[in-house]
Amino acid sequence: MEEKKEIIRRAAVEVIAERGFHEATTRMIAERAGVAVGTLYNYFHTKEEILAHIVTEERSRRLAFLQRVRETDATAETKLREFLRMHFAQVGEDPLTVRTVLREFRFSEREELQPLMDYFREIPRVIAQILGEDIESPSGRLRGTALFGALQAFTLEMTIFPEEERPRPEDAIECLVDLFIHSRRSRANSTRTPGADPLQRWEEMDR
Amino acid sequence: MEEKKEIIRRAAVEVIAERGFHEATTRMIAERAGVAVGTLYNYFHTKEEILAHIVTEERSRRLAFLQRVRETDATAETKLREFLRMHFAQVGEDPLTVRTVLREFRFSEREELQPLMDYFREIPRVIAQILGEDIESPSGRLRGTALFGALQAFTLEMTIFPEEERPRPEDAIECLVDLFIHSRRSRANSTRTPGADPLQRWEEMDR
Amino acid sequence: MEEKKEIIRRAAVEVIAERGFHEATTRMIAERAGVAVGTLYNYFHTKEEILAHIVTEERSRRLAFLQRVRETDATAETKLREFLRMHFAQVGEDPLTVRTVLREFRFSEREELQPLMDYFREIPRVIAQILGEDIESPSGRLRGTALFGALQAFTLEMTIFPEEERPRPEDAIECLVDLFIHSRRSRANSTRTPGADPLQRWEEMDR
Amino acid sequence: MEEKKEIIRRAAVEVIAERGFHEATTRMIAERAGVAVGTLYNYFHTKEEILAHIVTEERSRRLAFLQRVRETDATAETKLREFLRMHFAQVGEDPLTVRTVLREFRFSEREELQPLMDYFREIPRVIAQILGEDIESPSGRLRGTALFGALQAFTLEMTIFPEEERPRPEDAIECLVDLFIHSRRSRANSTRTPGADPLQRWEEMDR
DNA sequence: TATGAATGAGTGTTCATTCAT
DNA sequence: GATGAATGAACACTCATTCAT
Repeated sequence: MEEKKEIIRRAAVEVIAERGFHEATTRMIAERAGVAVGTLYNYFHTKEEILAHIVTEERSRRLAFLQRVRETDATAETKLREFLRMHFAQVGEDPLTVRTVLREFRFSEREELQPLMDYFREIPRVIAQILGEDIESPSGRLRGTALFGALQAFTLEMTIFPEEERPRPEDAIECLVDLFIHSRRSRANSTRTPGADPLQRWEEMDR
Repeated sequence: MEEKKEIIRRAAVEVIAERGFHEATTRMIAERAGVAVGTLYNYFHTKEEILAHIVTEERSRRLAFLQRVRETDATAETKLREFLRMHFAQVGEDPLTVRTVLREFRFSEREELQPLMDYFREIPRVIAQILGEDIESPSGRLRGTALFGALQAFTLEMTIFPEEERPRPEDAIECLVDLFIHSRRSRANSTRTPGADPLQRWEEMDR
Repeated sequence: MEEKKEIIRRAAVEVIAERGFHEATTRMIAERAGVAVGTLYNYFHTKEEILAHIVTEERSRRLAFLQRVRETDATAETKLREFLRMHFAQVGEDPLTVRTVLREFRFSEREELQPLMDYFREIPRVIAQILGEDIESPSGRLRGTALFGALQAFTLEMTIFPEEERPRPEDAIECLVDLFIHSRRSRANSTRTPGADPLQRWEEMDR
Repeated sequence: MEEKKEIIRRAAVEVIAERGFHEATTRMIAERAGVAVGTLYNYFHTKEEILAHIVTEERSRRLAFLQRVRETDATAETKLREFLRMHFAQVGEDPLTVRTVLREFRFSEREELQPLMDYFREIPRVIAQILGEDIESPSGRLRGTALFGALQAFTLEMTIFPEEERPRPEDAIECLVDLFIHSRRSRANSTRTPGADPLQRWEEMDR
């Protein structure tokens, strides 16, 4: 019964999104999942592994977005819009998972989570590529970082604000396009040097 | 000897920056500070209060930045540059405190930290004001949020990346000015409606 | 395995009887019970709850004595003898529990023990009834209190004195009957006014 | 300044009467006394010693009662009345001290308090003497114990009951005289055998 | 003497993890 | 697989006691 693992993941996402990883006990997760505590350990070795699983799954999903967007042969603006659209759709569908990742992940020092940390560190570069920036130039990387940061800020607000205060995805998309695409028009074109492809590495990580 | 409180604060910042609040034990903090565990409790009522103290101090500093910048009668660009300059200077001087705040604060559900939570929620609005945006319009608020997010992303990188990968403050400033000021040139001028002043409230919080 | 709760109760009784509640650590109790500290908390929420459980159980037992005695339609002397006989039998069977209750209970300010406190405050009245005293008259209540006090003094001696110094139950009974029944002969008969029945309340407390 | 020791004793009595010995911290006692914590240790070696001092003082006072009563050449009834009168007067004057002794003392296992424990163990015998009982006979000792117990029960009620429920000393005296003197009328006179004088020992204890 | 900051052993309690059923 | 009672290391926090001032 492999769906039980999913039930547990879901329960963990809920409890961790509500209370944070450290405040979320295995007992709570088990109760929410409707199983005994011991059962958790049939599917995960440790509590940390549950968190790692949540983040890994989420990573795969995001990876798919990025992958699909890069395959398209379109303008930077189109690509960006498409990526943002998919991202916000995912936030809307499963805000708790997104919140959990945002909340617990960025700073973990756990050995086994380092590969995932590196993944997050890489995202700005991939985003820069989508923007059509030169990821080897400081400016290109900075813009990637800036977009990633702004995106996180929007995501966060969508995830923790009360319904009526949350930014609407369409507005967020327009805002980001405005900032990151239109602001560029006035600047000199940067030549795109491909360099090592950061996304590649992460596709391979999925077994 | 009131400097002992500062010694403890410093030790706590270090340990929490390294390991996170929950992984940081009172014993570790005491050891790092070179005092006995009990001594912590002569200066703080609980472990949480130590964190609250760290964040409050940091909040005061940031408040001072914002205050000073708003007092100036200058263009949005000048104000923004000045604010960013001060912010990054502070990051450079005390990266651990900044990291601690960034790391531990955004999601805390602790009752006593709620006022501070609200403060962080308010920052995007204040930033929007500095940008000269209309903080009552969705667009204005979104741009405030976006800048706050981008700023955090840079700050984070300056704080956890190895020396050579860290963005340079000057570059970060140029990037943000470019994004948030220049991109605006092409858009219609928005009228600035003052509205309730969010900063006001926080100044009063400092007694 | 519900007998484990009884094992823990027993261990707690022993340790608390020896050292007093405050000097009895959870570790000691666990050790005596032959379980891990954590196990205590599978059966009781707090250390205080263990004490409360001990006292409550004991209360039920005493309640049963009083109940049985009151049901009989007999002279005051017979009732008193019967009650004392049962009481001292219980003391002989489980002196440690009796000692624990005597030792720890009378002054506790703990919120959750207040109902039990009230119970102890009520006992003198019930005893007065058994004596056939008018519990509404000062004299009646005083005699109830006096008997309760004398009984406790005997109980205490039976419980902490070395074997050979302990009063013998038969002697104690004779002494008390002598004091509280025979001394009455010479006095004017007091009419017994029933009033609110204090025992009633406590029977209901047992669900 | 030897009166400071008395100030501390008084403060300790108050705090311990309110909260119990274990819940009374040295800080509380010091605060109540209006001195620094360290000052306590200029007058007492340990917290326990403060308690011991309280009890010892109280013991001396009671000893004086008993002493004075025994010196009189009067009937058992007169002696008893006099002793009770003095005892209840003292309860009225300083109920907190009485409460403290009643509350904390009877069970202490502390090495250094054993002599005092023995003293309390002896009291019933002295009381039996006042009653004119043969303290070598079981019956005599039992009656001493019974009176001591009844006396404690009254004292307790005077000490912890709300004003209006407290027994009045006159009533208590009548009740006890009634029980312990009048009940005796019907019984055979017991010859008084002096035996070792228990009081003697305690007079010597006072240096 | 008086102070009160510093101490650190010791407390009750939690909770991730195990394992016999 | 599923269970949940048992475990015990680890935690935040307390407080009697000390001692430099």
